[in-house]
Amino acid sequence: MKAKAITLNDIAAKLNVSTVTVSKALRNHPDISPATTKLIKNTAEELGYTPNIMARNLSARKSNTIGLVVPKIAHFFFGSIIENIYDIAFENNYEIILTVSQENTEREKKHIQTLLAMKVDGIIISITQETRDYEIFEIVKRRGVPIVFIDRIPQIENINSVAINDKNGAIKAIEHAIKLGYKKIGHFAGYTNINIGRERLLGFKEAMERNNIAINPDWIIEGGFGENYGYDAFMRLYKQNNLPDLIFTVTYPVALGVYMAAAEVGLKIPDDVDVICYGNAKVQNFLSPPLSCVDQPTDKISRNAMDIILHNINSQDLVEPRNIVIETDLILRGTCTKFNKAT
Amino acid sequence: MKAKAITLNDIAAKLNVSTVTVSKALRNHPDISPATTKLIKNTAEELGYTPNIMARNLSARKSNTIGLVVPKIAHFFFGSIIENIYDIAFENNYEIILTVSQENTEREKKHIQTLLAMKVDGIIISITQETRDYEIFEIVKRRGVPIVFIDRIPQIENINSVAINDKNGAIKAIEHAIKLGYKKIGHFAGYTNINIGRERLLGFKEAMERNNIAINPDWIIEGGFGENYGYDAFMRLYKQNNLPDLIFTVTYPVALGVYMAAAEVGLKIPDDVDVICYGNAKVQNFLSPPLSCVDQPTDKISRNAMDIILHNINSQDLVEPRNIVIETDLILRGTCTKFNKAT
DNA sequence: AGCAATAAAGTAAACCATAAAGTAAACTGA
DNA sequence: TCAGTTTACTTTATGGTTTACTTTATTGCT
Repeated sequence: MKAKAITLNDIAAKLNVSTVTVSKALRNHPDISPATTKLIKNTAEELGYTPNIMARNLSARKSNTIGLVVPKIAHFFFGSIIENIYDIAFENNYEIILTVSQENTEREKKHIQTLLAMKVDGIIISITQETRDYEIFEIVKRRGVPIVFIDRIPQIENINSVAINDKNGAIKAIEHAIKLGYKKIGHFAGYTNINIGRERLLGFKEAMERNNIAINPDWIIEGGFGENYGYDAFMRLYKQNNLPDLIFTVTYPVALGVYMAAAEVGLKIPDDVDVICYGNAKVQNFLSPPLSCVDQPTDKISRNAMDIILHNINSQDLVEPRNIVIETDLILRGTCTKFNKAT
Repeated sequence: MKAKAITLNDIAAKLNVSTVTVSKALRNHPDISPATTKLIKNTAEELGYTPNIMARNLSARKSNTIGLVVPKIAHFFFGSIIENIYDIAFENNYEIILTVSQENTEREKKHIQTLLAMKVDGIIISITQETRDYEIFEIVKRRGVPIVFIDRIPQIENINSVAINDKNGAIKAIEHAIKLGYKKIGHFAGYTNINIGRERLLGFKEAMERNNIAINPDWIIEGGFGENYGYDAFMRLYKQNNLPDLIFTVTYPVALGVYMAAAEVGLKIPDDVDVICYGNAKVQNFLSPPLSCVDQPTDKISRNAMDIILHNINSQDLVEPRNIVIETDLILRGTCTKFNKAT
């Protein structure tokens, strides 16, 4: 039932030439005459030959494949990055092996091992929220497989990274708010052991201090990156009757949680509480009110990460690690556009 | 610089045993004594051995890999399906090779060839909007590689498919609306040359006719699946002063366009115009008002597709093609929940 | 004509792991 | 004790391709 695949050997046998001749002909090797090459190609086509990539890679010691590890797919930020990376890979004749850690460190580790076992030529990774053990990255390094960290960067020496200038993005947002007149500003900070959480918090603090605005520690709440956390954090402050005038959230889902909680308790955004978030998504335009944010240009992340990986793969010598930092844009929509003195 | 990878041979040489002994030990083959097995495993660990999957697959004539071809990633529907499929594959110790056609038929064809060349054990595919040439699928079939079509199904005999009952989903939504008392119902229908557009329009018409409600052709507008189209269509009717009481949109982005247009001209949803859409996304909960929809259970699509593929892979004999049709659920949130007599 | 250079092939080995078959020593039991 | 079985390995073959090297025939030049 299962028709076995045609191999170089089958073509060679049919034409009474050697396997190597066929292999060379199909790769346009100058060793083979144009006439023979043409004959072989026609026969290959006719027999429906498809190369066995396993065998090819094994022999060539190169897979033309880049491994990609992300924590999530159904997520605007990662979805965009993945799509961009696939496009660039396609242009460059590379295959992508995408794996999804689902924010699970064990899974992440296993995926990296699989990618190594698959002999990928390089790895692009955005680590999970919980990744603390960096040993696996040392292993990758020792294997000589180029690796680029994107967006979420572990604290290791001498690594390639493409990061967003998270701190500066936060500063932009907060300084804008301060200029509008806001003083009571809170920050739902997510997990601050990860760079994105840490840097955004740092930016928040720096902007406040730089402008001599008192930071109220009750208004800085840590805990997560999802809707639930935004909802819970808001509700906590609301029940304490201790809401700030503006909440700066670490991600856009957290802001969504705030929207939901505010609606539930009958508070109007932006009049009763105002919100601005880190991270852009098309739907923010369609919220009521449209949600302002700090935009992270995903295309620049993908482009830079692929550049670094391809450069590392194609150069024989040791390449100096590169650390790219991408600046953000402040996108103002229906929130955080004027000061609403609350309470 | 590039440390060459440790192979079975390296371990064997170090321990003065044969390669095969090492191979067997690492796979817990009963041939090898517990003591030797342990020794070998320790040494493997110590040297940092990772198996070469290329070589393994080549030797085993099986890749434990399933190819996945989708038109888009950064899209809620496909994003969810992909994520589900990855999860199920992980549970079953399969790898997924994901490729993205970007709605481009040439790219799609090339990807399928690559997957064949990679010797995937099976293929799950959602074809592009433009795919008309089905020859490549015949090739896949002839190779004996199981293939399952999801959501977008070509018209070929004897194929596995998992589809949504789009027509019935539309009927559910419209009949619900009619029961509430709606009579002036419009439909922003997208492209009706694609099955999803066609079926949803068909369902709309059937529900209307079945309930003896007059269909106003002015209220059926074709044109696209994105926000712009929803915005434009709404504005067109608004300017003609000819808005229906309820708009049923072919996708959720189209509904978003409607939200935006309505807000712009100062009409309140659901009181002035009501909306319901096809397709679910988490953010619909956070719109104001939360948007009701016809939900396509993506988890069921993934689950069924993987079931079929795994069953086909694991059974020696020819398996009868299966055609699964999945029913939708009506999810009612803040729109289309009561009749608002407008105008 | 003689000889080197080149064109167009071929041969052997390698890539790494697995499966199948073979072997020597130890063990079993009547 | 000795034939048969087990245990614990080893040897050989296989998968499909590429790379490095070799061979043979042809061409070009003096």
